[in-house]
Amino acid sequence: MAEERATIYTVARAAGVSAQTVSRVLNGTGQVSAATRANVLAVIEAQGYRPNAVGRSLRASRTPMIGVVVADIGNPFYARLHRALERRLSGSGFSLMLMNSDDDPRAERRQLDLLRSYRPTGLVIVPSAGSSLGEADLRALGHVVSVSRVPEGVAVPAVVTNERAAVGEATAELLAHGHTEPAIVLGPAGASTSRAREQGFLAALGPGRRGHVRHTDGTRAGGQAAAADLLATRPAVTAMIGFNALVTEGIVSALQAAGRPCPQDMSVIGFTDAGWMTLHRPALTVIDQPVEEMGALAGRLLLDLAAGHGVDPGPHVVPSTLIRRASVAPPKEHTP
Amino acid sequence: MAEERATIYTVARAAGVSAQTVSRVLNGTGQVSAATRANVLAVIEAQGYRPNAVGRSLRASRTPMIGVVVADIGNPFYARLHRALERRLSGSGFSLMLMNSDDDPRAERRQLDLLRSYRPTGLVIVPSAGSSLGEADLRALGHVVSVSRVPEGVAVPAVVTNERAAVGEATAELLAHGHTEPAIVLGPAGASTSRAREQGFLAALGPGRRGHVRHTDGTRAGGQAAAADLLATRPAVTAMIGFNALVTEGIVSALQAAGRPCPQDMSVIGFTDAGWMTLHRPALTVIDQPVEEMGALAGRLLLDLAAGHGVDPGPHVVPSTLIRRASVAPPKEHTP
DNA sequence: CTGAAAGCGCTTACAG
DNA sequence: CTGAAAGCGCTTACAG
Repeated sequence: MAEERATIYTVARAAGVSAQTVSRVLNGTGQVSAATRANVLAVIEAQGYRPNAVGRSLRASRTPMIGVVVADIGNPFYARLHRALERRLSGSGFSLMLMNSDDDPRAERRQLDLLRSYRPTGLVIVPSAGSSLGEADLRALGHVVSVSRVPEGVAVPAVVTNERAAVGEATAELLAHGHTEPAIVLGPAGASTSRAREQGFLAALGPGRRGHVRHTDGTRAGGQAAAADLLATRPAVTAMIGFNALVTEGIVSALQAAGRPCPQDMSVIGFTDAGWMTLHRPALTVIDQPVEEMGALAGRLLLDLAAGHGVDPGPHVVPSTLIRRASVAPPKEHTP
Repeated sequence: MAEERATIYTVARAAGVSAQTVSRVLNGTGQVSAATRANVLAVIEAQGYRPNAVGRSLRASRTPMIGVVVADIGNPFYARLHRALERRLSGSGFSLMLMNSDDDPRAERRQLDLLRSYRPTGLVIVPSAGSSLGEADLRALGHVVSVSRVPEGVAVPAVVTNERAAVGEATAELLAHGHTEPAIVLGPAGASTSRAREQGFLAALGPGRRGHVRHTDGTRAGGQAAAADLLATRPAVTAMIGFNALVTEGIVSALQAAGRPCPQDMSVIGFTDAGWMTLHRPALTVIDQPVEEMGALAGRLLLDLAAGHGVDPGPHVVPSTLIRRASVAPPKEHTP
């Protein structure tokens, strides 16, 4: 039982072999006789030796670590994404480093600088709204895959959902129920998701109809403020689509505060399902986003890239589907 | 514009100084003349040099990284905790590595092994139910602080809430409304939080009264199953306390599925507030846990330890408070 | 199947 | 105020 800390050299010495042979046993590379291997493993066990990832990373000029930079860790979407990535990457030897950009390009840059100092193998990023990241910034971080949002002017493999079509379907659902002036409460104007959903909304409305578009910071407070403003200033609005679960919480909250029952006074459709949406009365109709599939696909793409395989830049589209529940009804004063 | 990758040596050469001087400028250690410093900084800028954290960590035998091991990243409690830690630690130069034990001691050990290979500065841990971690396991990870749950038989600084008193207050609230046989739907039996809350529950009931205790895995599905079982087999139960926001979701869901309105047929008190709890009708009475304060305190303790200061092992108690909303009412068939 | 040497990018004594 | 040398713990060629 050596007093000094176990390293590859203390193991090598005790096993009567070279450090290189210990390294081979550790990594399963090259050829080692069964007897030597068993002996080395016994010494490793006896010394309680654990390889030092830092030494390995320094030599390899790469750390088996994947950065995950998201816009708002308070949004359950990102907890689900992180969990899906972790599942997909577990067993591959990669660690995940989760970072929060708070949807601020400067915070994003700071986080990526820190991440970069670890020489990570790759990065899964949800670019912040108004992100100023260029090719060079991202290349310095190894393999990069974007999820949900697509970075502007930078070609990286992307995993997204069918934003336009999904919002189009939701908008059509509202029109079919007789709503003539629906509203959509989006996230930040600088996010590709906000742009795509706005386009899907306007395209489904068609040239003749009026629709209302609001941008928010994507939080509950933002959604609540936008909905309250619409309630106060746009009496013709009888239906709202929320950008994410948080914004939808804000919309529902604003309706309650204003004493405007859903769906009688206001139909609501959320984007990204959440546990409370089935508990709420009425249960919320929602565009169900396949977050787990998106995360798993992003993880697989990253693993492929790390293995040196080519990867289809996509964007890879994992479709969302509309789940009809009870928060959409014809408008009260519907005059066809 | 050098083709080779910028290192401390390429900077030193271009600036006409030694690597050691560049290191001093980088770290603000020792004395460097203003002129030399300016020159070095200019070269750093010109070469786009970024220090390699791996080289630094190897030399220092420590990585400025704090591991965060939680039981279930799907539980919003942990997203809030991570965010609070990140806030507290931002600017200190420490990175956070978030890991999920899924409340499984073997997964927990695997995650800690991986973390240990990075030679982290510290660890914030919510021990898994039935965790088998000993002093030696934790000491190998640097400075350790536990949050929410307390590890068994291991002395580390701990940050907790007033489990017993908070559940006692909630139980008293139910008794005051005339409930004679309340139930508590807990998390895993092996978690210190489950034990403490059970004690608080039973103590508040007193020796004369009957109460029901159920354990779950702490998920929505677990809460739903336990609540459904209580509904089916314990008709005398007229009030339930949920272990966390997820379990409380499950309870509410089971009540809806069984057609048993809250609070008429069943009073409900949650533990840890969540956005949907004010949206739900009736709005849920809840034991509001100060997650952000707990995370901030844990972060501060870790920073103190890392700075070499002594730290009171505690447990440091950040009290929860009961928020009375509308989900507690007298039982329907209350016969005093 | 196995080993001696070099080097990944830093910082820590030590010397001036 | 500044620098030459050594070493943190590994793995990569290279040689046998």
